[in-house]
Amino acid sequence: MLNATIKDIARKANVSTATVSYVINKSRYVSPERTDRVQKAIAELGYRPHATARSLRSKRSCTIGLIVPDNANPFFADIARGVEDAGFEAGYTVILCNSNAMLERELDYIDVLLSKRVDGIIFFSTSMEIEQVRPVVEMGIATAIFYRDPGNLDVDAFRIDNRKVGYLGTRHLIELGHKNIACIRPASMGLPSYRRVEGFQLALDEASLDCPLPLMPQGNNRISGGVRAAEQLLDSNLPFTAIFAANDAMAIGAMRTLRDHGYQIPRDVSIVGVDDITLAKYTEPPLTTVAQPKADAGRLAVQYLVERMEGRYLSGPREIELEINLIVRGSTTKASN
Amino acid sequence: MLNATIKDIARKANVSTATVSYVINKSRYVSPERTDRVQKAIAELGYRPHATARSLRSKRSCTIGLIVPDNANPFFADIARGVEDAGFEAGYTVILCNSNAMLERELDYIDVLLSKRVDGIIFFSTSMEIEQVRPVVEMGIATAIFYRDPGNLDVDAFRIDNRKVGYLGTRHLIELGHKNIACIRPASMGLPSYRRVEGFQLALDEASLDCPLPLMPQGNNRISGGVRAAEQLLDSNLPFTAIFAANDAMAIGAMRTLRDHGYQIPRDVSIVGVDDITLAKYTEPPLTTVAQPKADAGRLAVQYLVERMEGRYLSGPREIELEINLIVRGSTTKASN
DNA sequence: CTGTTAGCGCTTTCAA
DNA sequence: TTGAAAGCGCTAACAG
Repeated sequence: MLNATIKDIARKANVSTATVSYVINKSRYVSPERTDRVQKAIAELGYRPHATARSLRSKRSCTIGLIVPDNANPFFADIARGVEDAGFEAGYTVILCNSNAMLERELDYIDVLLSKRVDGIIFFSTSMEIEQVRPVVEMGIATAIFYRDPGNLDVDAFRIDNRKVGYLGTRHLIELGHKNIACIRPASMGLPSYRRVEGFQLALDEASLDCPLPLMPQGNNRISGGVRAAEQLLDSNLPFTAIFAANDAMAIGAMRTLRDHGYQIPRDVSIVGVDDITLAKYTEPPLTTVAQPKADAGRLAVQYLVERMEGRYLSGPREIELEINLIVRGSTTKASN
Repeated sequence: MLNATIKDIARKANVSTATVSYVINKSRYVSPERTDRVQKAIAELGYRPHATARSLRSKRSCTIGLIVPDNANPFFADIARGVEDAGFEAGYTVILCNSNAMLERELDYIDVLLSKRVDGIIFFSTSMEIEQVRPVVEMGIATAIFYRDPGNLDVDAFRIDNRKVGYLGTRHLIELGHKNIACIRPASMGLPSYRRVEGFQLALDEASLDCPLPLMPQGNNRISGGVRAAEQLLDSNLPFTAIFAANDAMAIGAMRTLRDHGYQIPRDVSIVGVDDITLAKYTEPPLTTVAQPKADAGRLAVQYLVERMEGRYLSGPREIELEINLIVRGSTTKASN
């Protein structure tokens, strides 16, 4: 009998529905004999608790929503994996939401998630104002936000120190003896990742180096942007022996372009990226990069969320800084001069 | 007032809860004035229908489950994206389930999905027996299965012609004049993808060519497997000028190994993979491969599922063959002899 | 130690 | 054209 209900079990085991519920949830003592009868009935009828009914009653859906710009992007695919993994272990199911980096779709999804009464939401949001998540928090839904200033909201905010990212990557190049270091900047000054450029500047300043503006093209954050940025670098006719790119995708695009123009990496130009996307390991040469946690970040977010959802953490915003670290691979080497 | 219910709306608009429901769902005529009052109340109270309660009543959760081995694998990440996209458009939310290619976790997830009363499930299953999905189908849940013999189950089965895959890739090499073609075989003869080897053989036979067993190593389906397989090929000391690898990951591993041993691709050895994973475009040289649809396959599966879930398709198994096509990139070239 | 029962928020039948 | 009310399957307060 598929779709048996608690009533069917109760009848078959000759107990009340309450007893069945208590046996299932171990939420109060039930005598061994009765427990046994109930369990037998459950097995015989192939009974499976109705999660929807349970949610309605208990006001807990054991579901969390994950909003990312695009799960097909390996960076977010890794994160989603971490979220799902930790969620599964903690008994939560995850609803995958791709916002496509479009505000409207993000808001639509928030609506859906609120309707479905998810217990928590993890935001990797690009276009949303922080104020737009206020209703979510006020509905009592546990919330984690990545790479954003949480304002005064009671959420868990996971961030990386983007200045440090820029600083680490650039200092690596400086330590290798590079003096003329170019920088491929992020798509927009409004992005949190733009602070990587500040770190770049800081490292240069410390070493009394300078980077002329033509050696600081902006890219669209994707491979094609790196291609175009590298072309601009070459067009500038200014000397450079190294590039710090604000992310791996642009670093890879730049690498291709330089090679197409007869430059050898890293002999002629060293390149550093940021993110450690999957691709980075497999380019030729493999890309030196400033890594940030992905699957682990997802896992961590779930842990924090679970604490909130299960009442083990009551209130107050938390800020968590994610660890970054430089991974030296083949795309960087000593300056030849 | 967050968390307003239909009752609150009814009171505020001075109508019955039934009327509110009818207005929300447009499921029967309601006079303009009343409709208006209800809509105003909804707006003022910030009412949001309670999806859980609705599901309990209507027996439709507007949720589908997606089971893949690993969403961090770009192949499945693309598929998940397609599923989510089509799902969103059709008004369904998707629960992401990674099975890790482990039977136990797959079965656990099926249990969870059944408990949550999803309307449909899409399986990209590796370890499950087809019989294990029978309960799912019998519970009346719309089901799509990829790359598997559906047996006599009433499901939609999406498949690719793996023999053709092997045949196309290999014939491409033969047409380029290669005579000594090696083959990196899949991890196990039990996998559907093993039929690619049959296609490989078929193409060779047609051209009266032959491939000695030492030139047919098996790999673990991942990059590391390709590395080891290529080492075996070199160890065999048999001549070969081309390789057909049963998937891109192994092709890429082989490419790296050969290059590390001083071979140039494609000058010395041409290589063909299968899948067209994201990486394939960005290797050096870019990989020639037999592509199969990913995001589109995901979208298609949802379309079929939606037909079933919404009663527009009543019953009977359907088999859908996915299109494959050869993408020629830089890793293959004419045989030099 | 166990059972009865109200009610979670909604849809839909039945009656008017 | 509208409303009353039953009931989806479950939990938990209350009563015994």
